[in-house]
Amino acid sequence: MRKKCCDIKITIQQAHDILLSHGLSRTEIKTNILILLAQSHTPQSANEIYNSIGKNKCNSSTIWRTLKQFHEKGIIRELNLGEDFFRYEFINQDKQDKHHHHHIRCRNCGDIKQLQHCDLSVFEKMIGQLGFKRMEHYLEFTGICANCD
Amino acid sequence: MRKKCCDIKITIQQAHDILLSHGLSRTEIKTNILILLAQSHTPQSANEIYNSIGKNKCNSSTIWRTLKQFHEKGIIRELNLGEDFFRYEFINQDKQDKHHHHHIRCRNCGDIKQLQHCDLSVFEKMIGQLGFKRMEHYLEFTGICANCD
DNA sequence: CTTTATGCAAACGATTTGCAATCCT
DNA sequence: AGGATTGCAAATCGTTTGCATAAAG
Repeated sequence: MRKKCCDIKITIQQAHDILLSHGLSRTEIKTNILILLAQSHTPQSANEIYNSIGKNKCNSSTIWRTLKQFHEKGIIRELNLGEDFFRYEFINQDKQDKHHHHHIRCRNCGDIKQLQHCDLSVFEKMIGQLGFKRMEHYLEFTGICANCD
Repeated sequence: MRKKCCDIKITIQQAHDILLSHGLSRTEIKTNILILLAQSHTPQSANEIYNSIGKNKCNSSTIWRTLKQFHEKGIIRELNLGEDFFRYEFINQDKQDKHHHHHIRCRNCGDIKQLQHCDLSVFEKMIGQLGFKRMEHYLEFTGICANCD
């Protein structure tokens, strides 16, 4: 069985609460994107979201503007999984920082699995010694999954 | 003093040798790109290379095609440093695999430093257990460097 | 001479932007 | 009402591709 990435069921009401608490307007599109991201088991690209919402129901620039806003507010995470586009992932508000993790993507079929563990203390110590602050890191793996091998 | 990333001086002759040993033709453009990458202290983007070579001396599609070839041959590494474009880095032929490393980029000024150490054994064990093979990883850091803080 | 490389122009896909119309508060 | 949001069309930018010409082996 596939490991879920987020898979958090949130109600419209909860989505509205999240939007409100971040000072964002509670529009249908924002609500839909938020619910979609929350219950996705894989980080979604702007285009995937666009298709899921329905190209007739929303414009792609709106998707993008919304994602940028969510990202700025810290509602979602912007991921660079070594593809030539970004993916976005809902950040579970409850266990916020504790849910930090990475991904492994199959270079063949594109399947993405989530890794539960992240210990980069060695790196962060090194980088701290270089004088850097407010660090962020991108650590993503690709490989060939069992199905493709 | 800034930590150098590659900073390897190679002669035209050495560049030619590298090209030959990889079955590539010894053209002026390939030679120039190779020397440039070898002596760059920072991974270079296609556009930076284009500017360095001189827009009048080479076409950007040639730069791209050359970079793709070098990458396929394993002469250079393609890096995704969390920017919206790729950077390329010369792989020192002598100590090939031993020179594996990562980078930290300042989100403010863009300065890039190299990290000397990479211990991702924990991750790789985990991923192996998920059934993945032939793994590659992208681990890059961003932060605010001492100058920008 | 046959293959590969290059320049040029045009295509592409992801992402961004300006503007006018429309929805929230 | 007044600022935020959306749709639409067009712009940008990184990257790729087709085709005709020039250079390499």
